Amino acid sequence: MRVSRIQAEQNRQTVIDVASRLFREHGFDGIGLKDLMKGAGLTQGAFYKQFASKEDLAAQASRRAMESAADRWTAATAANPGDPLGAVIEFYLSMDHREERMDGCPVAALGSDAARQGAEVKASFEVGIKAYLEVLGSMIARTDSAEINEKAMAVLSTMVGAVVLSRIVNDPDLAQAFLDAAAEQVRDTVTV
Amino acid sequence: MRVSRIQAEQNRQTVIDVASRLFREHGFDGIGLKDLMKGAGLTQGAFYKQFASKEDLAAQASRRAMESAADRWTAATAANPGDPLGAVIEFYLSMDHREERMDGCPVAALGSDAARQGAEVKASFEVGIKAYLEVLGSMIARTDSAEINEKAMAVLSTMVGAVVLSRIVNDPDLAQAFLDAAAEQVRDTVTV
DNA sequence: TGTACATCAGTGAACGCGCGTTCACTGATGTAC
DNA sequence: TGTACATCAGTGAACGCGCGTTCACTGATGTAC
Repeated sequence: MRVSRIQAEQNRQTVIDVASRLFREHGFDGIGLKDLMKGAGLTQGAFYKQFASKEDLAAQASRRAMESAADRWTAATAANPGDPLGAVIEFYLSMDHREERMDGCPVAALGSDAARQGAEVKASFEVGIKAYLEVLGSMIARTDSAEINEKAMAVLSTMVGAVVLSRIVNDPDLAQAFLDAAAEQVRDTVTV
Repeated sequence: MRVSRIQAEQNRQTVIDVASRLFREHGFDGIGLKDLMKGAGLTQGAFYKQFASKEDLAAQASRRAMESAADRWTAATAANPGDPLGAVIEFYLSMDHREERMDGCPVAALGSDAARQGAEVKASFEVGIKAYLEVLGSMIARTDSAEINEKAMAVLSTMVGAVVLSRIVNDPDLAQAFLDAAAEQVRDTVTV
């Protein structure tokens, strides 16, 4: 049956939100449209009234996921102006983050998958990555802006890589060690 | 028809080799048994004479991929004893590596996917990661061994993250910048 | 060494299943008068 | 404001397809004598 335009738009947003979480949990190929729609309280038939294809949803869900992840960084730094980097490290390089793919960083959760997707999905990630870099850049001790950008990129690489590595290994001590080593390195890079 | 034991074992090895490349290219979910077997010159029916399941092959192919990747590190450092780190950086943090998923580092190519796999696949990665860390540890300026381990983990995190990030973004300049920033950071960490 | 037979790697078809996508239909919403 | 009708978001079944896995069969290999 038909539904109000407002309700339809709400449903669309819910699908994107659900997909942004379930893609992170299961990968783009690991979850089907039926389950994505069920997660939004709809049936799969409605999908193509709102999205052109699964890849279209993947691009929009990736954008949404990166937005909420970048917002989390901004919120953490705003709530902790004395030590913004410490606030980011505390949640990003934590075992909690390692174990919560669904609500964590999309780059860590879907990085290898995203590299195999089309240009639109990659563009969604690219926007979010630039947002990350801006937050990081604002924390880095003042030098010339080229060096700030370079340091921000190195720091982001270290953080992403550490979470990916910590999630791959079975040994929880090794997983923790990757996060700790990255935190140490990131602090050095930003403060020096 | 039956085939000699030697031939059968060769075929098994070929399947593992092919899978180690095709999984890196397409992801564990992105390639089917039919195509994997075809790549080894066999039909899919033969698969279950050699492997218990697709996940069993995934674990063995991951081990093989990590072995050949770690061998590449060892070979590069052996061939360049004056600057072993430079040799590793030269191929790992290069645009060539960014563009060659199939023969490149399995952690960068499959990291996010591996985090969703079972303990056996993760164990395969874990062995290879420890091999990476040993190569890196041997390059790091002498301090106490705890610090060497920590630095090796930070360096590996930075290198993996940089390749993942450089593969996600569409902008080739940004991709190159991630690799360059990581190379700079890695050199600083190892030499200081 | 030669012969008879058991073994089993590989073939190719089939299994049930879930995938992404399409479609006829429903009925409340939105619009025109 | 009330009525008649067009619109279209959502339903649920169907489409063709490829997936991982199973299986009866083949025929060269390996083994026993």
